[in-house]
Amino acid sequence: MTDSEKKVRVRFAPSPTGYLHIGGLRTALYNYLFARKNGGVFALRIEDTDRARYVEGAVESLIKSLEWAGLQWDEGVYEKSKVESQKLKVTESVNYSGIVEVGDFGPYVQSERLELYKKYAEQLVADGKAYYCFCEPKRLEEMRETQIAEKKAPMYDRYCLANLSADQINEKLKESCPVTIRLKVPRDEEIEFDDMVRGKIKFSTNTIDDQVLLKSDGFPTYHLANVIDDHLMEITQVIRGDEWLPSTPKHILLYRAFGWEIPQYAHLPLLLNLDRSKLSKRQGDVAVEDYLAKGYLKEAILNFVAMLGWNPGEGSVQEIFGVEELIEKFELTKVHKAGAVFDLKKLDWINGQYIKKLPDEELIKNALPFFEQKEFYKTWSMAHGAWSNVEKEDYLKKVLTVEKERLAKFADVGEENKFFFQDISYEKEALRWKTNSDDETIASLKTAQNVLGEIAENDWVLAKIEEKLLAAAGDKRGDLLWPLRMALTGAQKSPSPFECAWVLGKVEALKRVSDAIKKI
RNA sequence: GGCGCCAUCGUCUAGUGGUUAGGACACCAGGUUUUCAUCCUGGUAACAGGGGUCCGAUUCCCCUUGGCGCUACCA
Repeated sequence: MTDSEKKVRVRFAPSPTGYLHIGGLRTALYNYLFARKNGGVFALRIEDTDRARYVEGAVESLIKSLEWAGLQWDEGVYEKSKVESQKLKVTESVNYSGIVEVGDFGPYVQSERLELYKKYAEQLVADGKAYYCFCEPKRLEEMRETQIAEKKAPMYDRYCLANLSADQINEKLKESCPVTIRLKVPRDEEIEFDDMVRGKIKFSTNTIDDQVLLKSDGFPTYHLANVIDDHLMEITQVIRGDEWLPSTPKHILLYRAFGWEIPQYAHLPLLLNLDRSKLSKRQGDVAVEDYLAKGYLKEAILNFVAMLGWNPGEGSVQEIFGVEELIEKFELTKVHKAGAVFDLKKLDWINGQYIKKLPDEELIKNALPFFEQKEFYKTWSMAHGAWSNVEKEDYLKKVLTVEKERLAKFADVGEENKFFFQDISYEKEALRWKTNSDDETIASLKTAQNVLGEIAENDWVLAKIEEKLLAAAGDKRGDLLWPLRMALTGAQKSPSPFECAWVLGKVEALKRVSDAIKKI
């Protein structure tokens, strides 16, 4: 079978050490886009070979974030409740309750494949491609320190390969001494491969350490498990972060040792902090769930993150891409080589673009949970206990229609327009437009009062309010509209007085105007 | 230290052996507007440095510098 005939199969293989990192999301996205574009399969595998770093609930959290982003995978691990209706081959995960594995290449959880790794590692030993190592961590540690002190590259000295006879090894194995299996890296060879984003890359095997493949606790290291699984799961392209580039020759050596076909590699540039260091928690939020919690739309996040390291090129000046369009245009060869700074300002802009395009129903659906977290909203909601939920939502919809133009993310909802939800207070002087006198200000407010009063309750629509007020103002708009806006909002900045009056409703608007008149 | 990767405005990027080096975000100014925001118009701003190759390099090669990654019985 030639490469072009081979079915594309890619995977995202996170380690359950916490939440889904925003960089991980981009890696997953690129895998997803590549799979979809090429009619291939996208799998989700869990690489939980480090028990020390495992975080309770991380698998579930990872799945949830990926699901939120809408990156649907075709096989691998799922939340049990999400797949019950499907007729695929479904197996319960033995190590994670509530998690289910779907597909013909399982298990998709590495901790459930321990026997497999052991078998392959021992095969390598039998073939003379790897060897047992009984060195204790302490000795390894000391050796490393000495080497570093001598300014030499830290590398295992092959003590166990050079000094142990077959009998000694069997003896130790029989005694169940702690043992690891190390790859016997050949010397004086050049490992060269062609990365899909970086081109030709060369390493000398002399700088590669005899990597531990199987740890003394019986778990495989990343290198072993990753290679075995990618081969067994028939992965055709390994699309992963740049941090893996230096260990790629180890993986290639492993494929060779097993006599397996080597997949294609694509190493993705890193996501960076503002100071160009690797994107880290210290300098901001890195968890996908943090962005969800702040009210960013998944479409905006995906759009933003996709453009961090990729661009369709050919003179494209387009900034906004939907997922379907990304699938259509995505090319691994157009992925950048240099790292990209994660710039929140641009994310805010993109998110704002998506918010503006949102239909009213979607707008309220997204905004409601954020309103419900706000103290000002809770208080308002309590004070309007007589209102039905539908009435409250209708009110919020109005607030949103006047607010969405200036909203960067849903967490900001209502923050700039609290006067829609609470009593207002302001200085009398604030009502004055430029050099107007008190009498003029009162006259303006009374005019507004009359105009608004004449509009019937069932005629209280934005267009009508604006039309009537503008007609009354003539060419002296500021004189009428400034005091009115202030009376309605008590704020230095706000939407237009028409919009504010409309949202507030006739009764409340008139009350605020009359309060203002009393104030003077 | 060793190994490797990378290098266009502040940021994300387009681009070519000959261009006024283009766009977007941000920033600044002006306009629209009752305020703020939106919106519109305009502006500031980049090929890291040094050598080659070439009639000509931002583009190709080398070096330097800088940044980053890896260098674990972590992934």
